Amino acid sequence: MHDLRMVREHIDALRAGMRRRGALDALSPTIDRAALLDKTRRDTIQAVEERKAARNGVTQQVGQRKRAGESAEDLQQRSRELGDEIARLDRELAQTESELGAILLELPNVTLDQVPVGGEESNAVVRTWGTPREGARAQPHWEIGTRLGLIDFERGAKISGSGFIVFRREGARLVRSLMNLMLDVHARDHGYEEIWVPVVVNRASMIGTGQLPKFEEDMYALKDEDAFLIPTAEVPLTNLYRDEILPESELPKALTAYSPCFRREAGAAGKDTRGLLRVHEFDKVELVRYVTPDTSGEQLELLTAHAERILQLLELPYRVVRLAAGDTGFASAHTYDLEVYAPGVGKWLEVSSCSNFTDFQARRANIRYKPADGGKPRFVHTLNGSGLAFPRIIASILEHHQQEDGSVRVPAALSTYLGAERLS
RNA sequence: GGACAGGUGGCCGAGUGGUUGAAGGCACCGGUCUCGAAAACCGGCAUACCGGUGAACCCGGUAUCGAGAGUUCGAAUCUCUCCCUGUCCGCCA
Repeated sequence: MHDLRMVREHIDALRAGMRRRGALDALSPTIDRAALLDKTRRDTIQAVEERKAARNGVTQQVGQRKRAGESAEDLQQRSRELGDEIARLDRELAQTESELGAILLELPNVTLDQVPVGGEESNAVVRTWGTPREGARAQPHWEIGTRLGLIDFERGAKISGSGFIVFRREGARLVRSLMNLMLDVHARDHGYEEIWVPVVVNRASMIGTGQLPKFEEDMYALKDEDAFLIPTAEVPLTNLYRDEILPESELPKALTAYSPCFRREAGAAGKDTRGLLRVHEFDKVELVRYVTPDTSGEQLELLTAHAERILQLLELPYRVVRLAAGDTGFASAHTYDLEVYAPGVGKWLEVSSCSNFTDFQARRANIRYKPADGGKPRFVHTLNGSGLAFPRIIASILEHHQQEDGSVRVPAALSTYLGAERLS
């Protein structure tokens, strides 16, 4: 969410930000509307507060007269009149603020300077690690997984629906091993506090991180409660300190959690749906950092490096892509995607998205810190990244580490958890 | 799920319709005292928004006693709804 001052004082910067996302044409009328509503709001506040001050004065005189045993009917009448005007103006104000608030919640974040202008085609590979193997004879993961009895797609579809996966035997154990490996590395080596979170959250949390109100149709909602299944542990982790003020000494604060993630993927039907590429429920270890505003740029580099470390341990070739403004998520100001190569499907798969949200989420969720020098509380900057999402990692492991004999080599970092060096 | 009891400033805790933004205490900050510290004493100490020149400081105003709605000239105080917490009972992994 943007500061109202952005609309009032830096509307050109706001427009420029929307233009870099390629969204100015669509949002320009909305921004104009916001500017108008801001003016209306301030005028109405002045009008209503003037009357409230008058009523407070009148009301006090009523009290004095009553104590003196005098009648105050004329003043009471005056106060009633003011009360009626106040009620009317308050209604207008509430309407204005409601519309203005809704607009502010639906405007995406402004991207940082180093983010390329344009859409997906302007995404830029900033570095690569490892060497993709030739895919000529590589089997796709759904064939390997089924052949080795690690994944049961049919029964997943039967008990839950398409896009729900059943892992079996060493496949199930692989999922558990990935969770342990990732949590151990982040908690032990990278200094994150390990958290275990609820996967059901309330509406306020979903608004805080930016999933709502704009993307409600992508979320699984509970039937009898105003609550949702989380699409990522980012939601509970970032909302952990909603409406709180942290001492600066606790920053940067780094949290990691495993969670299942639930996504309806409305409108994504038929796109990358084969095998494990796009599913409705998947597992992920998430990284979240709360930092001071002046450090969020370098903190994004650090967080991204933490996520990359897992790919290196899994010995999977990957590339780091800086997303262009038009491809950057709604709440993010700067995002790196980590893409791992899967020779079986012949594609780079997004397995992590590491973002700097600047103060966008902190404003929505009202997360502040008390500066060490004793100044007023300021909004923190929040960052998060997958570290990592399991299904495409599993796909890549199966495809990249498959052997001539049809088995799959297990990278050393993982085999200690899995208790096997080979899947066959 | 049922029955009670509660939700007041960073914390504790007064306050049941009229200078109560809110007594008192603790914590914190500044000062006096001291060689220094402690104690004692004095003073300060919420947030947001609107306006006064779009800075800082300052000044004026409004709002905020879990949230929302209502009664009233006037609500922390009365009424209703909701949320949360505690205790007991029931149920249950």
